[in-house]
Amino acid sequence: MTTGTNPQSTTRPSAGVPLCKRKGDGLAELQTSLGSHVATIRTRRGQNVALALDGGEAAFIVHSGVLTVSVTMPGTSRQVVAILFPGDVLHSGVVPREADGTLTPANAGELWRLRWSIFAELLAKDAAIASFYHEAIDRQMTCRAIHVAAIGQFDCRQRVATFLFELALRTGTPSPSGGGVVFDLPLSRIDVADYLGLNADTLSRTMSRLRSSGVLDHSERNRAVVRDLRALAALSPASRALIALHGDRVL
Amino acid sequence: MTTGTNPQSTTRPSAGVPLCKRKGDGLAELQTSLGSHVATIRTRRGQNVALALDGGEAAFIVHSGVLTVSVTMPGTSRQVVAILFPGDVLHSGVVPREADGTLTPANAGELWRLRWSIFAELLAKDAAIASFYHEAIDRQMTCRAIHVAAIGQFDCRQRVATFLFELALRTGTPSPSGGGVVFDLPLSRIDVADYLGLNADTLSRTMSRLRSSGVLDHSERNRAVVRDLRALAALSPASRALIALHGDRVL
DNA sequence: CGGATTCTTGAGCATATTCAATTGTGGTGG
DNA sequence: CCACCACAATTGAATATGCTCAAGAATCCG
Repeated sequence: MTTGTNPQSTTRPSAGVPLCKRKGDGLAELQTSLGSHVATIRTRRGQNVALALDGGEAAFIVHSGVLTVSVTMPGTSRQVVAILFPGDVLHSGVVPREADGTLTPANAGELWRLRWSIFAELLAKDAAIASFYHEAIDRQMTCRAIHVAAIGQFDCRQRVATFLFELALRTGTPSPSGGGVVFDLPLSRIDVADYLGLNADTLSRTMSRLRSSGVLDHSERNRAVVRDLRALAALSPASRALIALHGDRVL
Repeated sequence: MTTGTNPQSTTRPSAGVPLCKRKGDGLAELQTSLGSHVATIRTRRGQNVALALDGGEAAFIVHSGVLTVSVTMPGTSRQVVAILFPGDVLHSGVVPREADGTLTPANAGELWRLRWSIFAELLAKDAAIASFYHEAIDRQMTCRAIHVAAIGQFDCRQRVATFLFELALRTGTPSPSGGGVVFDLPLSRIDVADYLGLNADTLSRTMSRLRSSGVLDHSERNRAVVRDLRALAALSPASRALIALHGDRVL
């Protein structure tokens, strides 16, 4: 049940036609394997998803929509540690409570939750679940390695280009007006800035510069059009790594 | 066999008396479970450990010593993505080849390696191995979350304090001359700088300042003495999170 | 002891941040 | 439908923080 339509950005026609032979199918099968243990959570932007489940740990599986995992160390501003896309998994135990860890939807979407102890048992029993989990974890680990390299070594333009390029790869659709790629910007400027370890002002400036240099076309508020994906890729030192990781889509 | 002495910094007497009821015991049991599938690699500083194993992926388990996982994106300098301590695990598949990923010992030590496909089978069969793996992955994930927050949000002094504090927690021993904590600095300045997303010069300056402000005491080259661990903790916004993660040791 | 490496330190510079003012957008109620 | 408000995003000028480059000191290793 409820495996049906994706409520994410229902007003937008385009994003509904993803050219992905995505995890979608795998997720459907998975849900039947997980059976009655999953609770389905309809997410809404800004809502705070409790990490604990009856005092214990929880497992989350993103079915649709985009979520952020962030921590805030005392005296510093928030850091978005990961962006979760459909098919991604989170064990609440890895989010440091002492650092004010939170799981926050950026989007409307659907999130599956179950008790971690139950999920761990299923992992041991069901090979399909185990392999799904291990693949997801590996992908997210790789993603985080790239992220670390980006915020550790890239200048602001490179970071923004990397972020946009990843979004284009993971959620983009070919532009109707030829050539480019269109995708939603599910995160607010502040969220993106916190993800990239940048100031929101700096981020805004950088995106303005990208726009005026022609690689970006910012028609609507939460939407981006990349005219020349190759030009964008050229700005990101991580483009090759990202293609290797997510390249089973566009381009 | 070869589970014996730890060759790490054999010239140094102190570090050999760790006050950790560490993974050591667990590792010994683990080795028997893994049986004949593991190859033992004696590591030496700077040596490059091949990530691929006969063209396939590999699993690595750190038995002793310290290793770094780093990536280098074209046009930028190296980023150390993770520091691996005894008990840590690495699936070579998560290290992006396209980004020049490497696994490099910082130390003399012992590393176990086996074919990933075999390890994956063992994971499915042996509950002890699975739980060891999952715990290790969770710990390393949490570690990386803290790391991301550090390089994304901390200024240079906070980053250095965080690094030193973590080393003190994980590998420190109480100072013979009362009060403080002593530990090896297994990484070169450049390695540390690349880990923290800092310039080596800036790192050196920062450590000098810590020394002249009295929290640090840098007797030997590769060794640090922290006079007042609380003072150091106060400089790191991540101290609470680190204690929660590694606090089953000193302090 | 000499040579190579690693580390330290200084001066000048570049990049991103801060702070503040302005514009733009979405939602609410008249 | 418009006016209004709250909030998000943009932009500028001044500042600060860490980087670059280069020289010198310390340490390691043969």
